Amino acid sequence: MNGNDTNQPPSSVGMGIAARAAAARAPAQSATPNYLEGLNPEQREAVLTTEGPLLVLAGAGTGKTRVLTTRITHILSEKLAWPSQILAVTFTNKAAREMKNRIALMVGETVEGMPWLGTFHSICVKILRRHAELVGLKSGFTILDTDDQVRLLKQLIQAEGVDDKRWPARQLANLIDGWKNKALGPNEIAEGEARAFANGKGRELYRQYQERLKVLNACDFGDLLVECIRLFRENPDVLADYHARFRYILVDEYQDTNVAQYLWLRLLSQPSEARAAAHGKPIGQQLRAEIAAGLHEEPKGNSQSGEPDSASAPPTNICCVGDDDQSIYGWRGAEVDNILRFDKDFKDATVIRLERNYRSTSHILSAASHLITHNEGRLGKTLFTDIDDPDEEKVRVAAGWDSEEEARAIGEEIEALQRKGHALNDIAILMRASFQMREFEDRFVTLGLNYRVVGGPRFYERMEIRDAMAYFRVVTQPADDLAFERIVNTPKRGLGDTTIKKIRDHARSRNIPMLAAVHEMVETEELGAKQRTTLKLLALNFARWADLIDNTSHTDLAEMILDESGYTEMWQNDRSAEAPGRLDNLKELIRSMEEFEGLRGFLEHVSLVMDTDNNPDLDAVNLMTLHSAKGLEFDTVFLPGWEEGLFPHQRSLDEGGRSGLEEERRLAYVGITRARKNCHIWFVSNRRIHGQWQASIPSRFIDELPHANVEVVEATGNYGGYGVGGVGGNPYGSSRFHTSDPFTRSGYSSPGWKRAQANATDETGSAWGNRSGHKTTYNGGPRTIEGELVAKSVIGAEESSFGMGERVFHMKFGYGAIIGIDGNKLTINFEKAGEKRVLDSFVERH
DNA sequence: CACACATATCTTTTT
DNA sequence: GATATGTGTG
Repeated sequence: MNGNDTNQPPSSVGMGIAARAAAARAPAQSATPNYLEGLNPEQREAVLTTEGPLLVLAGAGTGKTRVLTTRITHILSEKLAWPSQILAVTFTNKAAREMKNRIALMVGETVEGMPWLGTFHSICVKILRRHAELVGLKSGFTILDTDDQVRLLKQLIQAEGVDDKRWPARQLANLIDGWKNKALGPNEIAEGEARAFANGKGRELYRQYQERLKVLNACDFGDLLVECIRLFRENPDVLADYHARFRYILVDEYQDTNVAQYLWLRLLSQPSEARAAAHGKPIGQQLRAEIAAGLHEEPKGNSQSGEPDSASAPPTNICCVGDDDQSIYGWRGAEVDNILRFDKDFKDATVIRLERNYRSTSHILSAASHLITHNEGRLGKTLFTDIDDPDEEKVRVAAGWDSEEEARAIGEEIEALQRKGHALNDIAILMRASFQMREFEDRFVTLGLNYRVVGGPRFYERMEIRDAMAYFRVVTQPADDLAFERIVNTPKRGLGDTTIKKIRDHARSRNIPMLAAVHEMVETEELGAKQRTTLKLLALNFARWADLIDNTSHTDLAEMILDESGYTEMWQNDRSAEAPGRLDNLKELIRSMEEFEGLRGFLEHVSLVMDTDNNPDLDAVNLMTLHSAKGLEFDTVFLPGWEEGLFPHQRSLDEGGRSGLEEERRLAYVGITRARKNCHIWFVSNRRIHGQWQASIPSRFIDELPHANVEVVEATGNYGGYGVGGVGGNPYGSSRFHTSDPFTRSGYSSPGWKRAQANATDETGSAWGNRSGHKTTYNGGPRTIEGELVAKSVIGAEESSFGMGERVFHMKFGYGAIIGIDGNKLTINFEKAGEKRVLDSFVERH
């Protein structure tokens, strides 16, 4: 980078901090710029407080993005900085794109796109490309995705003589990912953690992995951050350059940042960090020390007060926007703590709360707010709204028999809405796990209802796309062994394991890429004659394509590669049903390359921007997971699957304990707050998991909703006529929710509801409880996490009227005998389905 | 070396 | 139930 050459902000040349700050305040006093119109006082303050650290706690639907974009607009139009002097980081590409668009709209087309607005990852790549050699890479390095990562690790694990069955590469990849999220190198990971894999080989494998990456001239996702941090720490001059450049830093979704991202931000935002970096402390060590010391001020002993730059250094103009209640990526290394600690990290930080919600009805807000108060350790916000619509609907909770009914009923409701003129685009079904999606897809296909899956399987993860990309990768980066191995024998060239192993060994022993090894080996007698010829041809092809890269249009070249390699032909000859689709995808791939400058630019785009926009023009119901729904909003939201074990997910409980539960609760909060007008929560009594029916009980989160804002409704009615064995009618209707005292009257007081609640307080005992070695300790009392009492809302569980040994019939499981009774929960030995625990209201005497 | 079949494993969330 | 492996045969 060229320092701050042309980057002096127009009006602040020679200005001190105070003068710039004054300039920032000025517009508020004089004529109000039109971009400030319509902002509430808190939003306005968040926009105008440009100097110094600022934390904006923005609850769901409080205009967070608007504040961010207006703030940038303000900085630009007041000429506090050039676009190139603003660093704005987001978590997702979508968020970055949206911000760009909105700024462009506000500022007008005069301002060229902001070069430093992007995701953490893409900005890190941009920085790393410029200084690659300083961290031992070449500028054309490739970015490996999880798939490549796992394949590489598998090789290493096997080479170490470790049983890759017992110690799957996938698991190690997750571990390494976790370490990198914490910015820990192989030498910095805790001894205990290092032992956690393959009897202590974890650390060594991690080390080898990093070495291999360097040889391959590659980075994985975590490396982008970690290497960037290393770059800054080891090269204070480089950091100083960026430091001078970025006058304003903005961070979106701050609650989702992990330790590495946090460190990265601190390096870029705090002048003292630059000096600390000069002392070359290992990355993780310092943080740990700081956490242990409980301080996040300037590192002691490093900053000499006499240094001149402490006076002239730019202020920490960092603005982080986030919502601790929407932190749902803890499992991926996000540290809620980052946001909880902000005012300690950044001295004299201003904290602004945005609590006025512009999105949802008061019922929805109250329901969500009440639910989230069950969490501890919040910064505390209460959403409110001025909107007071007497017609607004309460949050609806509906019960269903099984997941088929759930999908059917929701489908019918959507059709009804559609008939009333409701746009499908404004409807979303948000679920906890993606396997829930299938049932809805099936249903919608038969109904002929348009739907779109948001964030589902990605275009770039399809096999044919990855194959094609592997070809392109080898052409642009001959050292990319992973890509090479992927396609040496695709299409089939008669090169089997033995040949590939020979090549790999040769390459490894000479410490050269495999493609180079091939070049050498075709001149020797090492390989069979047939293999030698094919490889010779292949190597020649790659050399030829590589030669063309600079003077052929990249789309032509890409097509040429796929044709001449025989890859296209392979699918043309394929008679399977998917083949035509795959060929289409390949065409689409080439087509999507057009907007890029060259093959290299395209490859980078693909590795970083893995999301594909499915067309928003089509009116369709949105299906997605709760995670990918964050940041979106819809008029009507369906939240199916609120059952213990699924939501909260058993695994979150097992692995995360109380904090795991709280994260699940935040997910629920995110889900509810996506809704503008209608929010429909569902739970069912039977769900199919792994093709097996499992009994389930309502989620504790349903208990945690405030009665006043919730309406409990029947399923759409037709219980009869379906189910196992085509049982006609509904033998359970009366015992379940058709009680004499329907919930609708007095809240949650019907017998069925009470039973459901009572059940919600112990293990489901079936579906998710007892798999994969973890013990489901049923103790007859409320469900606990690590000995803590979690669910307290047991409301008068009624004793079951069934007796031991009684023969009963269950709609899904058939006939069986009662072998255990616990309140209203029965353990039944079914003749066909085996032992299950079910609610008594679902069985009939026989 | 390729193909077909069998087996095992697994399913939370993803930049 | 589906996919990704591994095994055995041609």
